[in-house]
Amino acid sequence: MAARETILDAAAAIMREQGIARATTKEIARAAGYSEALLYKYFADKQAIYLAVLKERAGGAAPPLEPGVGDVHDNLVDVTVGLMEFYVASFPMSASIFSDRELLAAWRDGMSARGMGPRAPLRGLERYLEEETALGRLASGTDVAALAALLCGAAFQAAFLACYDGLSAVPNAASRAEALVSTAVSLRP
Amino acid sequence: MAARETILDAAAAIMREQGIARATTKEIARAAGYSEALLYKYFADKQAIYLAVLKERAGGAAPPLEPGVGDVHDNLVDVTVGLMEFYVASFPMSASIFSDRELLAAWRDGMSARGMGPRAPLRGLERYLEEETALGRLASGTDVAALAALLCGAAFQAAFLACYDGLSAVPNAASRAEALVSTAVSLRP
DNA sequence: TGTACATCAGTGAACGCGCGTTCACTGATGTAC
DNA sequence: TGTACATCAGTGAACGCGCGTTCACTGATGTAC
Repeated sequence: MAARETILDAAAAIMREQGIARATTKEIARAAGYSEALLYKYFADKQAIYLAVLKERAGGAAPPLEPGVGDVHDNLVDVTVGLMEFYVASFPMSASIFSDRELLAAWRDGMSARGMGPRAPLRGLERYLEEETALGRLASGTDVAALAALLCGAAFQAAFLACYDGLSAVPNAASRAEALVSTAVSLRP
Repeated sequence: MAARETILDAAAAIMREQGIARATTKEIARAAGYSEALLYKYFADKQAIYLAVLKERAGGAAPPLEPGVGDVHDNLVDVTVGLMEFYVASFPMSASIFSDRELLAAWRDGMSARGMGPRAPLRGLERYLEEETALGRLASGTDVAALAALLCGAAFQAAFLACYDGLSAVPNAASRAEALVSTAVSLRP
């Protein structure tokens, strides 16, 4: 079973570093150190490799948040930094799916069948904000959906711009997250 | 010269609707109603077609903003809706560039040489916010860079999610923009 | 212990196909005298 | 006006190549008796 994992690692690395267009069966096999033929012992076809990479190598999850613990402002800064890291790690691969609408559809169907998808981090942040509001640690009139969309969206776009520039991290992530949270959040007066 | 434009229209449509992976010379020529050979009278190679499509068919610009005119809140809602539309129109193509790192690099170099790039809408919004602050129509302590990043980022992510779902517009764009602006912006007290 | 067979990870070499690209060509339109 | 040539948009057919995929095979390891 080591071979299967090695193949996925190799494919993920190529997709991340060179883009899905260069992730050919030949390149994947070469990088994994196996023959092309072996790919077909573990995967039905090339698209199955892509889908497995996306499912099993899609850069971790956003950091979990515990409502009621610590300082709300600091928690939000931490989670915003975490979201930037998460999105920088997953953006190059996510973008790849858009190069082929059929692949995108296959991926979307597979994900929605198991109740997952690109809204998960947004939803997590939303839930945290709701609970902090219920605890009275955020202004009671707060539109949590909008606030989550603002913070998550800003992190997402910052990650996109970093990837566009060929970087592997958002520059000055901590201080930018700090500015975003300070600007977006009215704490309980 | 009509042929060149027809070719670019056809290529843009395929890239938008099927993804760059399906935008082969054969498909582009077929959709344009010309022979493949003609593509090479107007473009050096396939990548030149892609780059021309991105330069010349990349879905308009974000709507311009006039500082000092109208209501600040309403202006921001309008521009946020405009950003959602802009990003929905340009995202499928932008994402395509990420499928090949070499194409991304060529595109980035070409764009930065002429001072353009994906930060243009963000910068435009930033400039507007600066001027409104100078006019005293926004709270004077406002961190305009952060505020622009929040609104633009939320519009960007909303557009991404719509594209992921296969939609060609952000659902309930107006009311969502309204909620985002209300949550993010403290008007001058 | 030896022997005969089964299983299984892994491969070399070939396959047909569709890709991007090129080339010699056509036929319509303009132009000089 | 006719004729000879130039220009130019556009094409059919072929090219070599690299792709995804398959197939018959190997050789090491396990297993039954």
